[in-house]
Amino acid sequence: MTAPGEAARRKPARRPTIKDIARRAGVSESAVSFALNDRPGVSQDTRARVRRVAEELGWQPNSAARALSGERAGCMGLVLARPAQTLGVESFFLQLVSGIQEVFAARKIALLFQVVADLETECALYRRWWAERRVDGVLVVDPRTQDPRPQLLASLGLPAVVVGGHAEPAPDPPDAPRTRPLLSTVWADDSKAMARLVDHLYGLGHRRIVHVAGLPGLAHTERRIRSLRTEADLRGLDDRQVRSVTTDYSDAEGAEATRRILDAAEPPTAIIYDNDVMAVAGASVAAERGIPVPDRLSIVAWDDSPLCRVTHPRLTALVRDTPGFGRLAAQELLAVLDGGPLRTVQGELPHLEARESTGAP
Amino acid sequence: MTAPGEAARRKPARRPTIKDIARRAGVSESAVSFALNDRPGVSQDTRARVRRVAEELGWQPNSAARALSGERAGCMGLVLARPAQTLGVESFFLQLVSGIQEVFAARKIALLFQVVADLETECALYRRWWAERRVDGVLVVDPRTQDPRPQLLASLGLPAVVVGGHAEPAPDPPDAPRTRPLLSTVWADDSKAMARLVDHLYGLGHRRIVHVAGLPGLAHTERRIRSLRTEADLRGLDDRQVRSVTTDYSDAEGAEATRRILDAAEPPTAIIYDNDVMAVAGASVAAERGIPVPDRLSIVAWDDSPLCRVTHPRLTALVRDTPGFGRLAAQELLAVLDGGPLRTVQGELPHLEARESTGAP
DNA sequence: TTGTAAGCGTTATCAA
DNA sequence: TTGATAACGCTTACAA
Repeated sequence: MTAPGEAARRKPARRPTIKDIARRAGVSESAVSFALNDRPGVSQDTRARVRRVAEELGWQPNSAARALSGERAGCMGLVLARPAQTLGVESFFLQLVSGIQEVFAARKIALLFQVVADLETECALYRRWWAERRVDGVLVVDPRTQDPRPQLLASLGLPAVVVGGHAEPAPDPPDAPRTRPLLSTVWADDSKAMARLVDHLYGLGHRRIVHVAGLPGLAHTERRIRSLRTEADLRGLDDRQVRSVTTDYSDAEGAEATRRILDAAEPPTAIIYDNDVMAVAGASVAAERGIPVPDRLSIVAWDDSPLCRVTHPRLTALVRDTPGFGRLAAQELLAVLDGGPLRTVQGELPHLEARESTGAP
Repeated sequence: MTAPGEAARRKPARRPTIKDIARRAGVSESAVSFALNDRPGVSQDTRARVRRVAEELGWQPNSAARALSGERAGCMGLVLARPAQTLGVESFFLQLVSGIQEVFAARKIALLFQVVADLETECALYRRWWAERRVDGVLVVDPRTQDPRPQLLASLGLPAVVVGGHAEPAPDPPDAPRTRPLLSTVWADDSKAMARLVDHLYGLGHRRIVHVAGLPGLAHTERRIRSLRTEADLRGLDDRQVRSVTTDYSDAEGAEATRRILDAAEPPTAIIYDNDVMAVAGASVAAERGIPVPDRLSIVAWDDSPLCRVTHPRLTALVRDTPGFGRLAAQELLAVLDGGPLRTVQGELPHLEARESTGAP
């Protein structure tokens, strides 16, 4: 039974099971299970004794056994579908994860994390995780305007929360009936944020503004582009005065876009960048050409980071509480797992941190 | 279909099991298991039929059941012990993870990822994962000079590989007997890298060099500091000419250290920064003070990133293949799991990418 | 308040 | 080459 010789070559120390606890506490296995899971049907006395023994033995429930006996896997999934190249540049993602984990860790829930190349692989992975019963739920990031994931996850019955999704999905094509969202969503109000941004720039006197957006197809990219147009229309600015261009979020494309923008016949007096890295790259292009910031060009970064504070001049940025957003998403996923209703939760509105890179044109 | 309020009653689609396959293929469960796991003892014919049915049903092994019946969990662990603040600044980490996953994904192994506040929590987590049988092995990052983790993991018998560890642990205290490493290790030769760096700077004519290192206590920090001293000694430079200061890797401390360094009576003509963010911050401080780079100050970043290429001037950097390093680590962990010997594997030597931030003083 | 026993989906050990 | 059958560690009816 407890003969150590036969066990294995590497002799991994034996992990205690409830059987061990039952034997030592002199009760049955089920009593142990009840005691440890705070279920009624066991005396205070036994409960205390069982708990003490479990503590002594350093017992932890075998996650596989738990998952197998119909309980939860105690694990959530998060997939990031991005080409390896785009990885690790923005601070956004790791901060989001850190917030997510804060919530999960408190409940002893683990996070399965995987980086894949594309959306198709991501979907295949969800299918596999579902079939393997590996995760209890998933957080979907980087939602797209045409996104197959909510449909897939809903059909699998795999609990999920979309992080950064839309409050109201744009009907696409425009005359299509508005469908109810398939998954719970946490989102940030990009429209209001964009409005603040435009307010700031317009107030300073800017009339020619270019928005260097991120990847086309991402929901928030499209949302920001639409919002900018709306704000421009409100102020009577046409699409030669105010416009958006898309990029892949990289420093290279940010710089390239900036060059093209500055080469135009009537270059803008302000540029809004959809992330910190492109903003820094853009500022660098301006410096290269001897264009003074903010005197001849104002620069704003959507998303703050140390980068924005170490450049010279320091960059005005839209500051979000990213870990907080992650916490919110994690909480919402827990709510979904607890049988909560499908809903849409709004995150904190980002605020504009005016620094030295914006001023009157 | 499903009313929003009744999410709890949602009936998840049933996942196929080998029982389903057995029934449909008209064989026993064990035959199915053998067929699907490439084990002998089943005819070619049956094997093919079983496989076809499994494919049709979209069957995937239930990970919990597999893990419970003595197989592996199909999961590796990675813990990052850092205060949330330091997170997401460097590109290093996500790239490392991306490389790790490439190897694991090919074997359908998942990665459990957790961010914790400190080393103590990390150790507690290893204990829990071990007791829960949640992971088959772990990758240990950010090794320290005094590190409790190898000891702990070895005693638990939890397979592990140290990422970025030392080839030869410094005896600590100096007269202590040299102990054999407890875990397999993949490492990069920081000494040679530092030698290249000093060669480059010394060759340009620099005689006063300061090294703005990262967190004290991290193995590679101490290693780099020692290497710099060795290289300085070789060239007859004393510790007022060449020295290291430690920081927490943040842009703030990088900038602060730079200010102090430049305020010294005899400021250095070159500064080596232990990461990209501090290098950029340092360059910004120099710009702030009107110190021309590289004419009066040369700057080198240990670790390249888009950051180093978007600043003005672009920063000379030590380029590593970080995803490659991650792949190496993952492969080594797989080797350990397959019963391979304890060993120390060396990663690719980083190369110096000379850009505009270094020149003759 | 307790203990017994039947699952959960695999893998592994036997006979047939 | 097959098909019962017993683990694995836990939860949970159900019986005592």
